[in-house]
Amino acid sequence: MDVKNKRYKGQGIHVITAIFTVEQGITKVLLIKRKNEPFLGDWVLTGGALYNDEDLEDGARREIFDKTGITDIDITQFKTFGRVDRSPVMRMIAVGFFGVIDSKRVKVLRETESTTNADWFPIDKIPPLGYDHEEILTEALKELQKRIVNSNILKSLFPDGVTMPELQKVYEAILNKKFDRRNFRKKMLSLNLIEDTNKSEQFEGNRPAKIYKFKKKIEDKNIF
Amino acid sequence: MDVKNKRYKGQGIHVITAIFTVEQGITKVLLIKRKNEPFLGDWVLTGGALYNDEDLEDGARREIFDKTGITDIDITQFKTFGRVDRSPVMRMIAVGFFGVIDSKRVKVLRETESTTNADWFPIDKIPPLGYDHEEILTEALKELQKRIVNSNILKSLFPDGVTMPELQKVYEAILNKKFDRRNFRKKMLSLNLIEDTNKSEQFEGNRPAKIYKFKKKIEDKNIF
DNA sequence: TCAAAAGTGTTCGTCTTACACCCATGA
DNA sequence: TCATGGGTGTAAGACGAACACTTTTGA
Repeated sequence: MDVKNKRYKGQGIHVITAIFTVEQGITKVLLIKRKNEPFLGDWVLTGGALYNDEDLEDGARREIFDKTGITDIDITQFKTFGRVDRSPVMRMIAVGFFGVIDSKRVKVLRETESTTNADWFPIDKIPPLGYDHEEILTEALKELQKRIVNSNILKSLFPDGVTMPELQKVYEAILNKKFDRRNFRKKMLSLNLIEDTNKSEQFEGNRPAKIYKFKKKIEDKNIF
Repeated sequence: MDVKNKRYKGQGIHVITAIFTVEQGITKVLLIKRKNEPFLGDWVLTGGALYNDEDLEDGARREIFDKTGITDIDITQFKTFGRVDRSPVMRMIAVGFFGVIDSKRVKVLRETESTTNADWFPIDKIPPLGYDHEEILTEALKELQKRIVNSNILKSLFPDGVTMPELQKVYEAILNKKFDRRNFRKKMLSLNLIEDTNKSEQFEGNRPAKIYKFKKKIEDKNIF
């Protein structure tokens, strides 16, 4: 390969992450208001240019930290976007990730900024986004919905464990569907993603719910 | 973004495709012998550098055509690889694709070359590969196995239609598993990927098998 | 002791799995 | 008419969907 060939000179790589959360049964995504050209003032997903000395996932994590203060989040690479005109500055392709996190963990950072430059948006009330981030977001949500069933993607949402009713609400929010309490529990347990702790949590005036924890490792299932 | 910042200057993009075929019950992958540095003389997957004026999939297709003469092949993007040191020349990331094709369609090109520079290798007899192509190949095969069930990826293998027994042999080769004839047929028909033509094909001394065709469009299925 | 929400078990129907028989062809 | 392999049906088991009752807590 000839490094100086004009045909592939001046290319760059974005690492973009759609960070989701669920608050009171509403699925939301974290958006950042751009402070530079291009797309100054527009809302975009978390992300930026990949450095030469970092792997893709590390770059995505660094961008997340730089722009939101979030340090530990599980992210999943799902697709790479490369429309020729997706960036007006130069030829950029974007490696897309998504992750889910407890929204309480990012509030701190937002309050230290003088003006709001990051906020959670319900997925059905997304403003126009810069670059091709609307496309990335749409596909990220689809992938989240596909993969949520057979993985522990939601682990970051519940670092201290979760009860079945809580978990069900999150699944219902993300998949936009209602489930039967008893069957949901059975399905969850059969998927082998979570395990019983012997603790339980109290709500007001109700029977306490058992707390479960996401397992570290999960094995893939075969369809055939 | 500052275009001249050293941190992200001099990046490039590979588009790499693992092209699979099945011959006599053996899953094989197409490898190319490199004629330039780096990795001169090593076997690698089909691919190369993305041009600035083409989309990712178009670039992958162009590389396939340039190096094998194959014009129409369905390819699927599955993962992007970005280890910092994956290319010794400069910082390159590789967008990975895979596809399946009838091996008869590439023989022509191989014979026009003065020396063999492309060949099919059984997936359990792969030589050492240049770059990180061993990793890409491993993951491509995994993805092929995952997605083969619910998609018409195999369409390119059978442009003129396929019989159930043929199709079963291909599934068994790729998934490395045996299936019951009758249940395989039922499963295939229920997946709605193929449709009956009213033709049938003859073998030697046997009852002729019905010919089926892959449908154009397929709809995703929900697990929940 | 009552309301509210959590936990558990059982039945029904559907889809997958295992398996036996019949059919079309060339020799 | 026989061997070979392709096509079809059916019964048993596994899995998911629908549903009723008991338990724990705070008021």
